[in-house]
Amino acid sequence: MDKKEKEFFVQAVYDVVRIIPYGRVTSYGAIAKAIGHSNMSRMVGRVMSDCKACPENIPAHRVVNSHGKLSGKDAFGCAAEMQKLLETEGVIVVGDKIKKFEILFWDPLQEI
DNA sequence: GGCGTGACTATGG
DNA sequence: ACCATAGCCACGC
Repeated sequence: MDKKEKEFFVQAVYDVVRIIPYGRVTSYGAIAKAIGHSNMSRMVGRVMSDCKACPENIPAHRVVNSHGKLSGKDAFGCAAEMQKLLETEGVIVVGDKIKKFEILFWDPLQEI
């Protein structure tokens, strides 16, 4: 069991999420791919839910699935919290989905 | 080690 | 646009 590998993965996820620009969003799969694990999209989601203590420096609300849907909003304590945070940043959300997702999408690979 | 579950993704009807 | 399938991997029982 390589705990270090697991920790490295987790830290890599945090590092990427932390550099997501204000008012922009990305997907679990994009993050997974950016850190060299294109098939670990589910793990990225797991990492986010595990970070319950979600420090403010980790804007997990800017991470949605490939369809621009807020699949993890229920993990923010209050279901409306995630959407609220996004709208505060100017991101329009309707029916749990982000409007202009293709425009607001931010690809980590472009920064790395 | 099997089995179900999940903040996932891609594809096809 | 919605639902079903299949592939994916880690975690808990």
